[in-house]
Amino acid sequence: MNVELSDRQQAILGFVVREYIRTAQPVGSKTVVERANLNVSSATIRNEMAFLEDMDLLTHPHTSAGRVPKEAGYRYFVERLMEKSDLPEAEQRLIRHQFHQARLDMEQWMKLAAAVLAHTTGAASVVTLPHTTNCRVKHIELIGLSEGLTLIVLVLQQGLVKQQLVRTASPFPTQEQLNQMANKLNAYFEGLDRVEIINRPAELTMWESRVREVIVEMMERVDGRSASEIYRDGVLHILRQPEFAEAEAIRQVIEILEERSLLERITAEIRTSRGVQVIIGGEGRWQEISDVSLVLSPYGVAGRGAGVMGVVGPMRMPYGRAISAVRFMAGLMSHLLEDVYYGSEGYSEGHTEEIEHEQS
Amino acid sequence: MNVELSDRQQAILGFVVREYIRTAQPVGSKTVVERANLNVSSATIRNEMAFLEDMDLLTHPHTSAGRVPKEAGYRYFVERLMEKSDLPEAEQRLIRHQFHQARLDMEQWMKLAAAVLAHTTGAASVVTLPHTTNCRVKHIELIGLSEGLTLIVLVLQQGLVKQQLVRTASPFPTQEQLNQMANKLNAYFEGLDRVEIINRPAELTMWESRVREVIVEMMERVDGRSASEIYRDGVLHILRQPEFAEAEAIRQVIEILEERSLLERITAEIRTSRGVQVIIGGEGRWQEISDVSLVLSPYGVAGRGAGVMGVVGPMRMPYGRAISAVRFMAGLMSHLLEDVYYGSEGYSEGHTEEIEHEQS
DNA sequence: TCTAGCACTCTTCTTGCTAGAGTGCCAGCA
DNA sequence: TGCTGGCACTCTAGCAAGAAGAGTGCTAGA
Repeated sequence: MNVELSDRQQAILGFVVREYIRTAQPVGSKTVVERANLNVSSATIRNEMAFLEDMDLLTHPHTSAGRVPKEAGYRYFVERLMEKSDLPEAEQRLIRHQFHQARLDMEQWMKLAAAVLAHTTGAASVVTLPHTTNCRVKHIELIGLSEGLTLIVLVLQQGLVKQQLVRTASPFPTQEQLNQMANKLNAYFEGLDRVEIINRPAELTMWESRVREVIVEMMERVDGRSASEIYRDGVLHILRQPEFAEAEAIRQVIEILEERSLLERITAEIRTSRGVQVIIGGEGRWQEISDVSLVLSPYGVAGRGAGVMGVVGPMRMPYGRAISAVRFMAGLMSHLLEDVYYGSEGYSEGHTEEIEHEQS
Repeated sequence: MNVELSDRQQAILGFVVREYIRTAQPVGSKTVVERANLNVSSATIRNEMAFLEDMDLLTHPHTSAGRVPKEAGYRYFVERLMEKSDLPEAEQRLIRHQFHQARLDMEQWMKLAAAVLAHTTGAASVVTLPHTTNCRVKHIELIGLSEGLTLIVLVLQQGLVKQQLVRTASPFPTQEQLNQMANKLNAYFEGLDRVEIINRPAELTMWESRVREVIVEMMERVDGRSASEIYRDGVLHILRQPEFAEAEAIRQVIEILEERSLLERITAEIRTSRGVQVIIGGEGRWQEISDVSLVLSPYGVAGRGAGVMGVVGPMRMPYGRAISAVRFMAGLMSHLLEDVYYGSEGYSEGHTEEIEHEQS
């Protein structure tokens, strides 16, 4: 990437990438002469192209085919040649409007975000639930469903609600007794995180400490989950692309979208980064996805809860549009979360700086 | 299906279907003579096959190819020729064990059910959440998250928990006040269903009736949702089948699995039926899925909450195994739900007969 | 440094051919 | 009447060869 290209070489590379993204056909020197206004002959173009090929930016599928960008070519394009625009104002307004129409509901937002990304980029999208690292108890409720079966409802700060059924031992408690237990547990544990609950000395009956145990397990699941829920959309879009005429290529994409482990390894890395990240054809690090590109961004509130969202498509992807869409959506989502879930709560310790969404 | 076939014709049809399911290759008369022990010549087989073709049970892709079953052929096979066995005892034990190891948690069970179905049949699986038609309030909780933002936690009978954030108007209520409101609402509405809540006369402040409104909306969503959550698994299995070498064929399957509307139309029909249903190549009713088969079954407790589960695969599907797996899983799941979610609660009205899982 | 032009390479499409698989049908036999 | 052996026929798959077209690389010359 430290190569210096002449202006003309950059123009040619840019043209080839754009044209190939548009048509999915290898681009020949003749096309370049005709459609890029460079006022040189095709022979010159050919020389330049040969040079770009030496630089590993382009390649050609066979001797008499036009040029096709390689990974490094896409990368050069994305980093140096592409115009970095924002999503058009009109589209931004439309999307904001959709979110304001929606309920105040995380799940709803996730689905909407996935749908919007898929729709505006024409590719498949993934959105992971924000990941909180250190959840705290807000409220505990015990509800007897039937003899022998009790429902624990655990409300966490940030409004996350978790539930868990447990069996009750033989002298079945009445709802009255359950309420008293809940009060006791709330008095002990409200505002504490998982470790603090474990260490907090408390006089508990056997059954109460069993409930405490379950609550700690529930909190462990919340804290530890890498990306418990993954929202997807637009898988069908991607299958319409010509590069996915082969079953094998489709398998790769479906694998990314379905295999949690792969997606988790990737998002784990993205979550801690800042700004929109573009992964082109695996970039050597992820061999499983050699033919697809990802445009991903963390979102959420730093130190409080961060998720990842982005789009998955062929290497031949409209990067400009994808990047601006992902950047905008991640920013919007961060704002919404800041306002609704993390906003103005009495956390005075800890900064609540939003995750950054500017391109560096 | 009212055609009468001779024993020999049945034997040939059965052999062709089984062989084609096994190998994915058209079956020629020679193969039949060699491998089915019928003691007749290939010419006889050919005559019989020509007859079966007239009956629309078989076809051949081109003049000099072997025979391949048609939809009606598969159907005849499934209904009259296939041995109807149960899942082997050992496998049943293993699966039961997995469920007993799991948490008492609907979501967990759904995922497990999808995984088990996908694994035992080698095809893709779908499981929809049980659908309750007439949910009733068990408990209402109001939790202030911050000034201006309140979380409504609604526990329904059967232990379903729903949450919804609402904005609070300017004189912000304290948690104390919220608790009082919740008590009041519980006193009014506990045990009532949606319609009863609307009709119940109650003296409410403006804000309280706003909460009532939201609760009714939440209950509407629970009641009205056709199949809010759909759990899937094993999509990658299905892509390994030779019939899905073509992108177009893959699109069909992905479409079934991703397009809610199609799946909902199908499950709506299945939910009200009884026993395992086999849909072969769309059966004329669902043209979108002309090349795939579904083996589906309702599960749950009749009149209380019913869902649909099953597998999706190519027409060339191991029906015997799929049917027994789906039947077993639906039965198991119904039992679990009966025990845990609907069991021994004080419903004395209304029968709680389990949905039937025997093949008729 | 650029360009014109030519030889060369490789794909794609078409055609023709052959081997192989499997059918349909008919005449003859039990 | 039902079964069988045999033969002609049809269609596919695979290979080879040839023609057209696209695009390249290279070199000589401006």
